[in-house]
Amino acid sequence: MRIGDLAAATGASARSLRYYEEQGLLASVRSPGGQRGYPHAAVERVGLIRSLLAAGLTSATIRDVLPCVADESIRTPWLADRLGDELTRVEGQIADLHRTRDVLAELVENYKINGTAETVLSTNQA
DNA sequence: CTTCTTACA
DNA sequence: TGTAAGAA
Repeated sequence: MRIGDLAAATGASARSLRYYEEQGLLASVRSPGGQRGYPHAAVERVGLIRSLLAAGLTSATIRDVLPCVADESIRTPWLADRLGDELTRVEGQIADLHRTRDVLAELVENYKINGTAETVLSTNQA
C-alpha cells in the first residue's frame, strides 16, 4: 500500500511515517517512480511504534528493541536489560498517573459537593 | 489527485 | 510535527 493508505489505516500522518523511516523504525520499498510501498504488516508495525513512542521510549530505543519483536534469534541479554529498564520506567509513569488521578478525583468530588474547589485548594496551600 | 524532497515556523 | 513550494 502507499503512504496515504498506511496513514489512513494507522492514524499517523504521512509526515510521521516518513520520519519513522528516517529514524530507522519503519522500512518501505520504492516503486520505479520513487513512491514508498508498505506491506499490510506495516499497519501493526506502526501501531506498535506509536504505542512505544507514546509510552516515552525514544526513537533510538525503539530502533534497538523493535527488531527483536520479529526476530527472536537476535534477542540478547543486554537487550533484555534494556527492555527491563523501560518496563521499570513505564511502571513509574503509571504510579505518577495514579497519584494525579487521585488529585483530580478529589477535586471533582469537591466540586460536586461545594460547587467550588476552595476546600481542596486552601487545604493544600496550608 | 497523491507523493517526493527540502526547508521553515 | 505541520505546512509550503515545485517537480514527478
